[in-house]
Amino acid sequence: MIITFPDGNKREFADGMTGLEIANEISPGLARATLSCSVDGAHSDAFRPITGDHQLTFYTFKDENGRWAYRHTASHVLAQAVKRLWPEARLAIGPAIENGFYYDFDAPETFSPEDLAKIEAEMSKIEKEDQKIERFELPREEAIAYMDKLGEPYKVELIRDLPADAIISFYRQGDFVDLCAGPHVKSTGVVKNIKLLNVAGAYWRGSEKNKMLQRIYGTAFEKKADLDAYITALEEAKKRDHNKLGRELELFTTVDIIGQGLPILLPKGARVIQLLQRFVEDEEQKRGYMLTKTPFMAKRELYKISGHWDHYRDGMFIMSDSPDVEDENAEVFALRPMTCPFQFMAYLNRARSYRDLPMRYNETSTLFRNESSGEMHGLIRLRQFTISEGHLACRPDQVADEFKGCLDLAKFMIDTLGFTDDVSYRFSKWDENDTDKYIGDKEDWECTQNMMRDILNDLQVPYHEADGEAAFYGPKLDIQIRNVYGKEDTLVTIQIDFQLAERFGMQYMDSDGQKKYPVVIHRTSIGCYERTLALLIEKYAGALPVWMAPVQVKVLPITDRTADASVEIQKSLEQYGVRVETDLRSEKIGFKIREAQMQKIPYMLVIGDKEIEQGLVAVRSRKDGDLGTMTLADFRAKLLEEIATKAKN
RNA sequence: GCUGGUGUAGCUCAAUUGGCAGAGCAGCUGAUUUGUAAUCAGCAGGUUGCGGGUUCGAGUCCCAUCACCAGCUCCA
Repeated sequence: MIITFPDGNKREFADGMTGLEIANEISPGLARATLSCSVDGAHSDAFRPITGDHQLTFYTFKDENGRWAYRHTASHVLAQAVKRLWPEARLAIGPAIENGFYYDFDAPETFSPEDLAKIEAEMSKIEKEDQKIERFELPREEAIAYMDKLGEPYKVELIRDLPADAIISFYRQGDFVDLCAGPHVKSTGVVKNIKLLNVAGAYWRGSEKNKMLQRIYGTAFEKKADLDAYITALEEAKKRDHNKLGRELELFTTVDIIGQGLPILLPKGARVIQLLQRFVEDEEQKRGYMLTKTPFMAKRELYKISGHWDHYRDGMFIMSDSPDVEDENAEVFALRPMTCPFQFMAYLNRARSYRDLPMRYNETSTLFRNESSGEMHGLIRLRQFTISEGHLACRPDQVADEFKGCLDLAKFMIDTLGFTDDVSYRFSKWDENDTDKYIGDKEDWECTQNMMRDILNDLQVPYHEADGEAAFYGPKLDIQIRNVYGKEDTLVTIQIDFQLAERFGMQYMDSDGQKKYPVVIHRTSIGCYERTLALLIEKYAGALPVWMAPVQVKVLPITDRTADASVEIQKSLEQYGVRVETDLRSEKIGFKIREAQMQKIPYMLVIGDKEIEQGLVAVRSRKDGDLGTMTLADFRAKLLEEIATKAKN
């Protein structure tokens, strides 16, 4: 057979050789490193024989596919270990994931952290046994009977969902067999450096209607040093966690008596958010937005028009003078979970002409959503939060340009905050198999989604598509951001809506004398301020860029003799809008510096007798340490320049 | 909402099988007047998240509840 390699080289091998045997002929080193391969682009076991002419690519741990096979095998080793220790445990699924793997079990007793150590020990035994991994296939009915005999009801269910003519593949290692599409590495001895990380609940097949299983998460690396580095990185990430650091730096706190998802923004946190809000509102004004201030609550009837009452009622805080919120005669209010219909009312204030469009409304808008108790998290998911909300009414011919403007604004914000390298773009579409979640018909959805895709392609946005992530009224471009643990959340969203204008009777008189409905773009520019603050804390490990640091300069007199002069320096800088504090305590300078450093204050001015004598200030940067002395005017110029340019450091 | 874990002073953590709630840091007072990441001494700080129960006796055991953490489900 003729094998073609990725570099285009062709070479002849004996028919029926495995990928590993071929690799070994090229070099034994390659064979040792090879974990899996692809045959004509299909990811496959390297230990499987190949027949006929094919393209062949080898994967090592450096390749995503290689890591995937390695960790997928680790998950099988995990399952094998669990079955040995708890034979009555039932197997669900166990894939490789980014940075690791997991396996879901239905076991009669709950796994404790101590159990994880026991399982790890058993896994290590299985590794040393170096069991050969084999693949075999069965027709669907035999596969069902086989898994039924092994007492694996979850596997039976998975097979039953496959087509009648499907050939089902299994992988065997010693006494353990698992339903699996593969691929895997050649033997259990290949998979070393495994660490089980935690155990958590997970619903069978991802539905809360199903039984909750126990999911064991783990990771595995080819090299011990890489595993250690990963564990260290996890510990380092914990130190940056906004939920810990944000509290330590006194940016926010929470109290039981106020409730879940309702943080107190302390003076420093409130200051940062104020700075962000002013920045956003000023920028939006420059870009032709009109600021609104609309009520925090409205009557039920408003939400009935928007569709939120039907689609979102459980997510709203409802106040009613009757226990029955559906009582026709009752007066029922709800706190707003979004701003759309309120800004629509601004549009409806008078008749609009095609000449008025596009109209861009923005509002720093506080919203209330009755999230269920397990959903709240730090400043990331809250029951009350404030977003840079905006709605644009435009003519169809303006949609593309306005969408581009929204994206440009969002990118400007993301770039200014320093998040550019941390974001990805998600084109969030509806789920055509679950249409109850959405309003409007299929044709409208297809049309709007195609329009959005065209715009995204035209703007060369590097997006990926996601089904079932749309808003109930339209598709979205979500700008996703990764936090310090690599977990993804939505930072910014831009949505195209062909439906709500009609529901609210928003019209404009077009140039042809016909009344028409505008297209509405819903968008945020910086997203939710609390969430943004959380991500900033993690991004900068609490050391926020100077322009948004709650305290920018700390003046540190060395002795009481220089206290008055230090206060004068503070006042002098404050006249330029700089946020300054002076540490007048009778502590040693080293102590004052230590505290200012721990508070992540960008600049310290050390003021002793020498500085007063020479008319200079001794500048210390939190990042670069002692910068030596300079005149106050020079320091101020440097500082103001850094603030004005919103330098990211 | 679900599964699991955690909850002791402002923070980080102790408290043997159920047997007198303790330390460091922070705070306050005093001394010290200091040169680039922790000066010394003293004082104060608690209904062990909240509420029940078992017990002669509960931080410790049981029940319930609230909050926090991880994950799932939902979502900006």
